[in-house]
Parts: sequence; structure tokens; C-alpha cells
Amino acid sequence: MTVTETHRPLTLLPAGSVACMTCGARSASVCNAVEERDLRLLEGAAEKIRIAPGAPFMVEGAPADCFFNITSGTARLVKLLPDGRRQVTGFADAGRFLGLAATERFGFGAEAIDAVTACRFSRKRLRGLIDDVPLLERRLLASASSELAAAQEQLLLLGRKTALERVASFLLERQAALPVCRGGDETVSLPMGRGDIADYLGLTIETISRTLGMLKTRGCIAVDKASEIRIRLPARMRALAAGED
Amino acid sequence: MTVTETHRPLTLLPAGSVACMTCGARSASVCNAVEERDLRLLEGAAEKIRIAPGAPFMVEGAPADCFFNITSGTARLVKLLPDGRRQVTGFADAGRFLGLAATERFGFGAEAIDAVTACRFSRKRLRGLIDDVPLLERRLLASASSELAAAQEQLLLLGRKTALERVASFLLERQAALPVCRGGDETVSLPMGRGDIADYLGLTIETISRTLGMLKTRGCIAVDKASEIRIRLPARMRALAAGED
DNA sequence: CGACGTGTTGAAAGCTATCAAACTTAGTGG
DNA sequence: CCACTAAGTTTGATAGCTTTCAACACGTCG
Repeated sequence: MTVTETHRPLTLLPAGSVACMTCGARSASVCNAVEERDLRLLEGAAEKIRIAPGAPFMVEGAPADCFFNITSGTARLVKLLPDGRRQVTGFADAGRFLGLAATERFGFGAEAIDAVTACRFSRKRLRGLIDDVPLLERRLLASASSELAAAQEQLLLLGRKTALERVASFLLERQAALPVCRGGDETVSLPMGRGDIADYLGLTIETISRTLGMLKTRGCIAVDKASEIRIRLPARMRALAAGED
Repeated sequence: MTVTETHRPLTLLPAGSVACMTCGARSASVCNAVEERDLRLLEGAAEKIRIAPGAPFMVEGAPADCFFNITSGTARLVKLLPDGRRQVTGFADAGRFLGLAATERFGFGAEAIDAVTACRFSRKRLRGLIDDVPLLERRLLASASSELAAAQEQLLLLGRKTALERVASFLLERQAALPVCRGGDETVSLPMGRGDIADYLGLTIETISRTLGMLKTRGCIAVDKASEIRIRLPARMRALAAGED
């Protein structure tokens, strides 16, 4: 899929001060390395921002002078080829920390899918925070390890799985990503469009659609709203995702 | 490619004591976080091992109770599907630290390609070492960030690049990986076989061979020994790798 | 109501995989 | 030293999965 869309000029809107105490994403993020009595340190180092659906807030190749912690919504992480081909390297939900870079520049871009709110830290301030809260570095390492494992799993998917296996894997992954989802555990909500899924799975929009249709025909899933899918045969799906058929 | 080979029973041979002072891989590894006067700490925490060509030394899914630091040779990192399909998630050269896992078990396996020597640390000893040398944690984080960036680049390759672009990217990556290679900067040595390259690039042995043949025909490379390739038109290769043609 | 973005469905083309065989290299033993 | 063997690599023909191109359906919104 090639990228042609133009996006809104307003990408980052200040949205009030940071309130870690009441932040729903804190327990799921690296911020939980900071004890409650030290939360003021955290609040002082960050600013809250709001990103409109579709808008980018990290640009691949731009100087990596800040970091983000998603507090609500979902973002897509993207890498581009010069001719416009796009790879979505991941989806970032609430609690995800973004921007750790070994180099001076971001290795990937990030764009809001639905309405996203996030905390932004400057590079310098994060450094200071790490010096004050050594545990933070340990959490960042754990977070990076976890992301690395996820990326390697995705390498296996992209390198060796069929379209059916990829789509089944994706749905299960999204199901697991959702924190105690409402409406029954079998419901998977998909804020991203088919194009995002296609670019995440190394396929095309049409193949995503066809494969979902096949899963529906087989009775593995039910597609209610295109953005809401129910997994009806979890065991069958797990077998498909692993290529055991 | 499916895996059928059986491997040698002897995978790990003690090979004398650890001598960090004279270790050629130290400067390129996380070990350089340890100052010279503290190297005895490092030596006490590790043991030197030797792995025969083809032999595995980390098994995917096995308890992650130890870590490795490659000191010479090259290893392949592999993930498997139940039916034997294989993805090589990376190649580990001298200086590479292996085994950081967010979970209790290794997310991938590692096998020696040529003769490999490495230092092995137990999980507990590494923890102690990190407590003694806080800088080590920072280096591990930098190392993980760097690996993550590499993995994301590989996601782009596997998801969106053509066979020609993948092979060109691979050769350039290998060239960059070599530390000041002898025999002219244009020579790339490939200790891994075509099967490993295929499983790394999400292709087949035949496609690797055909694509290398095409690059040779176009004058981009010269294939001397199948394990030794010279890049004759670096600019052209970089353009191919980025898909700019 | 019609335009538009998004998603679905259909037919044909293309790239890579699969199957098969020839070739090369390295190692072994006569 | 050379024949022999085995593994790895290259080359060729065919098949298959996914892409591409195209048309249609659906829902939203002006």
C-alpha cells in the first residue's frame, strides 16, 4: 500500500497538566517505577498532549529529542520506503513508551489512529528522571526486551507465515493486548483500518478482507462491524496462527 | 525451508578461563561498561565456552537461566514453527550479547555457524554484576534499543521489499557489520550458508541463488567463493536496497 | 440525494515457491 | 594423486499464493 493521504496541520495540542495520580495508564507503563510520593518528579518532566485521529506525532528520521507515553487511544508505528511502500511495525496502546532510540534520530514514525492522548518528555528531562529514579532504567530495559521479543515474533510472521496464519495471529495478538475487554473476552476491537492491518501483516487490503471472509465462512470468527470481531473458535484460531493445519 | 538436520551431541565445551584483558570482543560489547580495574568481577561471573559449527547453544522455549556474549565466530538466531518452517531473526557476531529476555524462557534459539567462542553468565551472576556496575544496565539498554531498531528495519524488509531489494539490503548490512574488513572494503564474507540467508530474508535457497546471479549479471557484485562476495557498485546496491529503481 | 471514504468481491497477472536435475566444492580413502 | 561421495549451490520448468486492477456495496456526511 502506498501512502497518499495529507494530514491535518494541528498535530499536537496541549491538553492541560499531567496528573499521574489519576492516570489510568500508569499501572501498565514504565511510570509505575516511580513511587507515589515521587510522582511530582514525573509530572514536572512531562506535558500532556492530544493528537487528532490520523495525525502524526513522531516522524521517522527526525531528531529524537523527545519521548512519549501513550495514555489513551492507539497509535500506529510506521516505516516508509522512498517510493511510499509502508510497513506498520506495531500498534501502541495505552501504557506504551515510545522514542527510545539508539541513534540520534527516530527509526520509525508514529501516527494516531483514533484520538490519542500522551505524555511528552524531553530527552534531557527523561535523563534527569532516570538519574533520580534508577528503577526507571530497569523498567525501560524490560520494556525494550519485551518489544524486542514482539518484533522477533513478527519477523517469524512476516518471513514464514501464510496470509491465513498472519491474520489469525493478528486477531489473537489484539485480543491479548486488550486489558480485560468488556463485551465478553471473545470480542476484539480493531481501531485501525484494513490498510493499517495490511501494512502490519505485509499483505494487501484485499487479502485481509478475503482472509477475514474465509475465517468467517469457517465459523472461526464473526464480523459485526468491520472494527469489531468476535473470536468464536479460539482453539482453532490458535492452531491456525501456529500453522498447525 | 524446513529443518531436518541432526546436530552433534557435544554443544558446549569449557575452553579455559575468561581473560577479559586480552579479549578482542570487549571493546565491541557491553563488557566495556566495566572498567579495567573491575574486570576481575566480570571474569568471575563468566565462563568461556566453545561451540562446534552447527551446534545449538540456546534453545527456543528453554528456561532463560543464562546469557552469552559472543567472543568470536558467528551464530544464527532462529525461531521455529511447529511444522519446521524456520525464521532466522538475526546473525550474532563477536561482541553480541544474547539472552536478555522479558520472559522466563528464551524467545529464540541460537546455533553456531562457524566455530564460536562465547562467555556464559548465569542469570543470577549477571544480576549481581549489574548491581556492582550500574553502567552495565545502561549499556544493556542501549544494546537492546539497537537490536530493536535492527529488528524493525528487518520488519520493513520482510513485509515490503522484493527479493532483489532484500538480497541487496542483506549484503550491505553484512558489509557494515564487518569491523574494518581486510581485503578491501568491498569484500563481504558470508560464513552462513544459502539456507540461513534464505531463512533470514524470508525467501528460498533457490531465490537467493537466482538473485545473486542477477546482481552478478548486472555487474553489482562479484561472487568469488559463494561465501565471499565483492560489492562492485555500492551506490547502485544502496539504491536497490532502498527500492529506488 | 450524491459524493466520498472504506470495505468487499471478482478476474487476471506476477513474483516467488516448489519440484527436479545438473553442477561445484570439499572431504575421504584407495 | 585422483576417484569417489556427500553436501551445498546453481539452473530450469511448473505451480501456487498473493497482488494488481476493477467493479460493486456500505455507511457517513455535506
